[in-house]
Formats: sequence, structure tokens, C-alpha cells
Amino acid sequence: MREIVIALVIRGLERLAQEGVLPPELARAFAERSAEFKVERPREKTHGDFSTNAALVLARQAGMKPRDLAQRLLDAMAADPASGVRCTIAGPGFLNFYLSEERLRQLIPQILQLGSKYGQTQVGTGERILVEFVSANPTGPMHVGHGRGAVTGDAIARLFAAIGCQVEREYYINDAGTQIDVLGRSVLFRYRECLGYPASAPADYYPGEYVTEIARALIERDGERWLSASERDGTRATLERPPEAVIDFAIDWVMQEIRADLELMQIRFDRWFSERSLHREGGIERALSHLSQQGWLYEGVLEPPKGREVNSDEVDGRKQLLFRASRFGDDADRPLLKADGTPTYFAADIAYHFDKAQRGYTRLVDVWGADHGGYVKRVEAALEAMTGRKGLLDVVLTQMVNLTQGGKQVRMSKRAGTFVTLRDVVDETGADAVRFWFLTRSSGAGLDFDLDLAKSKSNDNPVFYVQYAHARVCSLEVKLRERELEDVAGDLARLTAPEELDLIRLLGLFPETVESAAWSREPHRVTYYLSDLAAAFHGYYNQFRILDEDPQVRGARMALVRATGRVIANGLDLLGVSAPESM
RNA sequence: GCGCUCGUAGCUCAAUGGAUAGAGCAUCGGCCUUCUAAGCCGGUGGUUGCAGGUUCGACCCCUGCCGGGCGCACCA
Repeated sequence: MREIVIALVIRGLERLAQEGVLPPELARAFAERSAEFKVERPREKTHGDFSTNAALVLARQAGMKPRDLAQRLLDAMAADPASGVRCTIAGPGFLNFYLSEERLRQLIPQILQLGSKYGQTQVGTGERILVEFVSANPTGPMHVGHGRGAVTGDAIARLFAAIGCQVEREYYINDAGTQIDVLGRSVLFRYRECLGYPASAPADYYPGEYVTEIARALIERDGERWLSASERDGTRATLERPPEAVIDFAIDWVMQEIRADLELMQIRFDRWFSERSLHREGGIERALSHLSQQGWLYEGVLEPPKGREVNSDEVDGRKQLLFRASRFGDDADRPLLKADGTPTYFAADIAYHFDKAQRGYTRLVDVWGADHGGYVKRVEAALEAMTGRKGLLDVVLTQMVNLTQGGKQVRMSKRAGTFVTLRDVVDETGADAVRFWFLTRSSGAGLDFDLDLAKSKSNDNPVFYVQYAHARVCSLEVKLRERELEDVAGDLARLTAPEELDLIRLLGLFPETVESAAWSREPHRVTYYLSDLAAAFHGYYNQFRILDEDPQVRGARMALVRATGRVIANGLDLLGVSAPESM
């Protein structure tokens, strides 16, 4: 719908350029959405369906008063009244556009014809985007925080795809490092215990029940193979360094669980990228030597952080390999090798992002938990150092999820082993509720997830509210058949009520909502839109009898209702939520 | 102390630099003999944390305070 107005403005700009009032490049910049002025939706209804601030923004450049320029632009657009667009000058120099009722109604057959494609555009054509998300350590089950990142990343990927971008989804498996060793030790500890050779617990281990499950599975496969003689007589503590095969087994087990959890929420990845593969296949050396060639690495001593107590054993003052992150906006330079000579997590992450950068994407999106927020700058710095490009990476941080039940907070702690897993929550409330709910807030805001409310079938539950609107549409279809009413196309001109025209306007807003949600990486805009649309539909449904006696009216209202149902279904699909036909 | 982030109705939160800042919950009051009341309609409720600045125009951008969250050496 917006294209109608955009086309008009472009025509006006081109004509003013011919007349020498405005520079000629403006029209193209505007068409490409790179101009400073734009077509927007006025908040106030009396200001029309669309407005543009072009005259306000360009007045100085044109050496004219805003209202005078607005008049010139208005004349130049030569909006033909027959086109169904009326245009007026208002306020300090806005141009307001009013679509005729006839023009509005034309949207209905358009939506019905486009079907599942309505809402999709091609404005992102040419973009190749990689969305990396979840990337939870394979050291235990996913919790609800991971779930929020999973749902957010997947929705962002869907949004980009909807505006014509090429999108890939990727999961970075942190299957290296000390936490993995801890997992291995934890499994071995339980393994011995299960075999009847109790040992002292390792200094650091995961207490969760799932570790014992892994141990039992290991016994089932390998028997007592991983017990040494000294362990059998209980004289030795659990191995410091578990065998690779045991670690592999544990990682595979956990990753299988994680994949199953993601599958439960309909989340699928195009690629699973292993951190260990970087270590094994020289990826880290390659990335570091690349950085080194550019001169961004050096041997130096790190300044201790200010204003914070640092243990004396933490500060060794040794010379080490550092990356000049501070040259690219980070707060400090960052170490790349641990004291034992193995790469830091950051070094591996540099290598991973180097790999991604070399694959030719136009844009990288990483979805991280907010607790990793302090890490953003250094990765951005590394990417800029490696590619010479700023702004290739967009990091979306998701804030914590606060789980409540019956008004009480449900405490989660991985260390204490008392946490509610994502799967618990999905089993309890369903994937639709989890997905929708996790997208009801901007990702930067904390989120309360009320288990009882998410399950409830009430109007307080936004998921059901929206899904119910769709079910109502379908229910009307059923009623239409049951009563054997003639299903005529109807006369759309019979849709004259303000409620009907407003509903159409709202339907016309959908593609713009999708576009802005995608570019801003804010899926919650779609969620809000759907709640608004559902509210408008419920109101309409309550006030007007859809299955009217008059077949022309009935047909027209059914067309509007079907279009509404279609948009709700398309919107829910972008969030990965189902659109049930009955509830 | 530094960095990131958030401060908007009693609560939880929206609002691509636009015109009179919106929803839901809560609260108060209405609507079922009709297509699903799993719904709808109406009322109450605001100095957008504070102070400056940029702009024709600021919840939004910049600066400084105040307050909450997260992070801050070779943990990931």
C-alpha cells in the first residue's frame, strides 16, 4: 500500500529536479530508502494514511520555506484524483496522503491472491546474512535463557528471509576449553560411582542428574573400559584429563539433547560449527597470522583492570600475545594465549568470525545472552581489524528470562543443579506459547515468563488471544458451509463502516511492519502488530455480523475476514507459531 | 572506577527524529435468545528519572548527573 505513495513522491521529486528546484539524485536516494526524508504513518488519524516530511527536510536545500516547497511538490506529483490518492499540505509542511475507500478495498483481493506471500518483499535482495544463535555450551541441557536466544535468532532469520535476503542459520558449538574438561571429569566421576567404585568428587564438576545419565549410557556402550586398575581399588582420584573418547561421548550426548530441544521448538540450523574443528584444523593459527601480518598483534604486559580487586595470583605480569583491540574501540587489548600456551576462547572466536567473514556474507548477526555483552566490542574490533570493514557484525543481546509460577519466582542455578530446563517449560506450556511469549518484549528488556499464564486459555494470554482470532476466521468458514450459504465473491463496496476500513488499513501495515522488524532485528514488532490486529478483528467480529443475510454483504465481509486470517497466519509463521483452525 | 544496557500510566512493557506518547494487566462500570463470552465496549490513570544541548520538530540523537541490570585479566 505504501508503494502507491512512494511512487507518487518519486514522480514529484523527479519533476522538481527537472525544474531545477532540487538536485536530481534525491529521487533515487529516496527510492533506495537512503534519503533523510521518508513516507511514514501518521499517528493521528486525521493526518491521513501516509505522510511525508520531504518538504520539511529539503526546505533549506531548496532555499524555500517548507510550506512553499510542499506546494511545489504537491503540484509536481500531480496526483490524479482518479488514482484514489488525495494529498494535502498540513502543519509546518507535511504532505498528507489519503487513500480513497475504493483504493483501500483493493487490498483485500491482493492479499487473498498473494496468500502466504503477502507480507514478503524483495527490499533485502542481494543481502547474504548469517544468523548465529543459541551456541550454548554442550555441557548441559538448555535452560530458558537459551530458549529465548533460540527463538529470537530463528525469528530474526525468518524476518530477513521474508524481505528477500539469503539467510543461513548457524550454531557454534563451544566444544573446547576447560568447561568441556569439567564435563568429562563429571561424567567419569559418575561413571565410577555407577560401577560401584566410589571416588572423591573432582574439585569442579557439574552436579546435574543428566551427568549420571551420560555415565550410564557410557557404561552401556563401553562397560568398564575406562577404569584403570588404580581406580578400581579406589586409590586414585578421578582423572584430571579425561580421555578424548569419553569427552566425545559426553558432547555427543548433550548435543543430541540440545538438537532434540530445538526440534521441539521447530528450530533448525543449516550448519553446526565446531570450535574444536578450529583448533584441530589450524583455523586459529590462520586467523592469528592474518592479524599478525596486518600488525595488530604484539607481545606485551596487560594493565590490571582499575577499580576492582584483583587477586595477586591472578596478576602475573608476564609478557603475552595481545591483540590491539583498543585501536578499534575496545577498552583494552586482549590476550590470545593462556599461560599454558593454548588459545583463549577469544582467539578461537576470532578464528570463527574470520571464517564467517571469509564466506562472503554481507551481514553477520550474532544473538548472545546479555551476560556476554562485555564481549561485543572485542569481537567487533577483531572483525574490523581482519576485514577492514566496520559494521559487518550486528550483535543482538537477549536479557534474562525470569521464570515464575503462581506468582513465585522459580530459581535456576546450573551449579546447584536446580534448574528448570527449556524442555520442562516446552512440555508444560507448548512450543507456541514459549515462542510467542519470548517475542513479546524487545530482546534487550528482561522478560517475565509466567508458566501458569502461558498455559492458560484466557484473554490474558497473548498467544491464545491471537491464535483464537485465527480460529474464529476458520470457524466462520465452517459455519458458512454448515448453513449451506452461498459463498459469493460479494460486493466489496459494501464495506463502508469505519471499523472495516480501519481493519483494511491495519492489514496494509503488515509488510511495512515485517520490513522494519527485519532491519532493526526486532521480532517483537510483529508480535505487537499481531496483538493489535487480533484486537481489531475481535472488535469487528463482535460488532458486525459477518454471515449477513445479504449475500453481497456476506461475501464482502468474508473476504475481509479471510484476508485478516491470512495476515494473522503469515505473521504467526514469521514467529514460528502455529495458526490453529479451531481451539 | 570503567564499559554495555535499561529508566515511559499503580504493575509489565510498546512507540522507523514527527503532529494530541499507546497497549495489556490492575481498578471501576456495561454487553451473551444471534457466526466460539477462550470475546467485546466504556471510565480512571503521564512533568517519558533529572538538567542542559542539537533540530523546523526529541521518549528517540549528544553531554553531564541520579537509579536498576549485566560484564570487567589467559571462564566460556
